[in-house]
Amino acid sequence: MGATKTDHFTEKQNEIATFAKALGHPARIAIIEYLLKTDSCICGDIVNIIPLAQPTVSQHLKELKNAGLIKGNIEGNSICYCIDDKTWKKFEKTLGSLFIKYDLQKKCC
Amino acid sequence: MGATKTDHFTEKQNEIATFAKALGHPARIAIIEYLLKTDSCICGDIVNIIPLAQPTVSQHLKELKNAGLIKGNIEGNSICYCIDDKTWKKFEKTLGSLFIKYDLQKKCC
DNA sequence: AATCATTATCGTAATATTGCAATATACAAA
DNA sequence: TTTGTATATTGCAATATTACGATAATGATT
Repeated sequence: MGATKTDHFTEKQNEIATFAKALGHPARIAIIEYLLKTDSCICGDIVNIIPLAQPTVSQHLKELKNAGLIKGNIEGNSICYCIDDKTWKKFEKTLGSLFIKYDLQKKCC
Repeated sequence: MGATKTDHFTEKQNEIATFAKALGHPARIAIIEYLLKTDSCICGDIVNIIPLAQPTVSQHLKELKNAGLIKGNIEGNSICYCIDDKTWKKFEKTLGSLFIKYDLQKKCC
């Protein structure tokens, strides 16, 4: 097949998977890291930082945006991409709960 | 094309992306959640929990194992899969640093 | 209006992922 | 040794991802 059977899993499981999948490429990690460490968020700057062609970077930005991890605001002639506060914190919280569960568990192997 | 250009990114970026990618499927999230919430870790139990065919589950287990997130120990006739303590904590730490950076940043949009 | 700069989309090729039936392997028990 | 049980691998089809050149679309500037 090749299509994920999302129907068989909970909404939360699909949600975490969507976020994780969005971060599942080094270029997208690099974009997120850039947005975290700089005040600039102009698309053109991101394209210059990422060692891939402009259409490819645009595509990665789109995926991050679709996952809700970033949002784009028109800034004069260009576009300013930023971490989406709400989704990012939601992701942090959901993932955090996984790690907390681990700390509490007794390991069996 | 179709092949990620890992050479162009840092080792750390590739590492985070690998972990995130491994979690980028609801079935694999379900497997991790199961391992977190139960003492059992027998492969057969996992196969019964996940609503996919046994070979498919086996493949997902393999991917989690390749990413280093889980490990398998032979337990008599079957195999016990567990969270890999070392990698899991490494992942928690690396991801955590991303979220910490966010809390400190000034948002520009 | 014409031009330039910025970003998105299209089209396409290469590769990867998802899923399962069929089969193989490995080990325990009878 | 044969049979059963548990897990992995193979092979294949459908779909998704990655990447980029070419091109379109948008908005600013002249």
